[in-house]
Amino acid sequence: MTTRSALKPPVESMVEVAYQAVRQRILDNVWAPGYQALEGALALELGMSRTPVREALIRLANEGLAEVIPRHGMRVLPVSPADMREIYQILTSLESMAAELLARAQPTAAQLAPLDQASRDMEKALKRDDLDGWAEADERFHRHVVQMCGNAKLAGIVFNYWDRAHRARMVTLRLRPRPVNSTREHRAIVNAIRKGDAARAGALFRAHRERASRELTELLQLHRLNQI
Amino acid sequence: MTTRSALKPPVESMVEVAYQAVRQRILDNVWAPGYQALEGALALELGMSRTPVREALIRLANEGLAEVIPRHGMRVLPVSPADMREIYQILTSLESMAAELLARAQPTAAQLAPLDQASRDMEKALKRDDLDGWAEADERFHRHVVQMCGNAKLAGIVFNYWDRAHRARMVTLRLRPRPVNSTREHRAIVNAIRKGDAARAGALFRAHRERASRELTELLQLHRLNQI
DNA sequence: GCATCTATCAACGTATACATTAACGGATAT
DNA sequence: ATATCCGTTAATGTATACGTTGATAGATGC
Repeated sequence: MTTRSALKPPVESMVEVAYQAVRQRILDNVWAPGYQALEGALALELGMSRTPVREALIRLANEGLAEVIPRHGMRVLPVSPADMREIYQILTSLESMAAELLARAQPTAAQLAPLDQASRDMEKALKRDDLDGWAEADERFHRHVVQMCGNAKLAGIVFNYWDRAHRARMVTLRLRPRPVNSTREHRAIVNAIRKGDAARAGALFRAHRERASRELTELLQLHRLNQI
Repeated sequence: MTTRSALKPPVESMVEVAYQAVRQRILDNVWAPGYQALEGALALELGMSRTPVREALIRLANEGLAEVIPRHGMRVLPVSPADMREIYQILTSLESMAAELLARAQPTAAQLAPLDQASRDMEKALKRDDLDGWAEADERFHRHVVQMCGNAKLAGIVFNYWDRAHRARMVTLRLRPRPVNSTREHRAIVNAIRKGDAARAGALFRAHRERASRELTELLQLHRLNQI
């Protein structure tokens, strides 16, 4: 036994470093939508050659977070209200499917505990007016549902589209009224899953996401946020 | 006006050539699932250097058609019955959403004509025992629905997962009984869309895909096709 | 002053170079 | 015979080189 904790990938590849670095800057809004950077400049900034940077950018482009414009380098893709509508339609469809699958799988109480915990954490955070804590617990709830639904590919798609919508969620988090409905809806969803009522779990999740989508797009329009 | 037909991309990049070449070989089953090829060998075969080949392989890996194993080059990803189950759950969810969206959009008769045509072509092909023609018309029907639903991102996901399941569909096409139910179900779906009955269109499409999924996975198990 | 042309430049796409290191086989010890 | 060690090989990951070509500024013509 060595002192090294990670045995297999002791050093992560430069492609991975570049990918994570650029992705994080995009998600954290350090590079605003529309921001452009040349391959050479990125390589210089990251202390590597253009080769791994290019390969990382290909991944980011495939994932819809950036685009590569031949003579203008990478560009952080803005998300329009129309994009948000499309994204939330996809999430509504897939997450409600995940809830159905989870309900059908008849999970044990132990498996459902994280969902109860997340619901409690949301309530507690809301009482403290801790919006960041609320958002974290809300995301945890949704993440558990799609991770436990038994369909890893579906989960992968959902995570990708969460990333695309991440900035918009963060922006609107403090523009909207306190999310008082969400916790109640989450509890109803857990109950339906617990009872194994797949149809109800799916329908509730769908209504939950459709409401969130409606509120979000209305907020974006209200605040004239045409590019996030 | 020049004699050149395509004005913008007169020459496609070598990355694109490599991507299309490898993708086509995978979809056409020229390279069977599990087939491996080294970057250098691919580059030699395609008459280019390793650089564009690598970039094409990154795309193919992101799209789930192949994987890159560090010292063993590219490997064509097999699709297991479990994979097929996951893929069809995703398609069921997204395509039924597409049908709902299309129904809500109240398309004109002209916009729905291709769906009627595809249904007719399926019937005609079936009468001729032309399975390839039937499969083409069936795919055309499904493609029209997702293309016209107004959600390009959703359509992109669906097309990608069709690709992943393509080989299995081709294999099972001739192993299964004649697909006599599909045309009737397609007609019912078109009628629901025409009436603007989104809930019914979605439910019918969902049942349609769930039946197809069930039949496909049963066929795979029956014929012990654990890797396609 | 404004549009068009042209020359320069630099960013990219691709090829090539190179150091690293996993994989394989043979030799050795038990 | 089997397991371990070790040297060789080759495939990769990254860096670098280079030709091509879009973009820009300055010059030219009206």
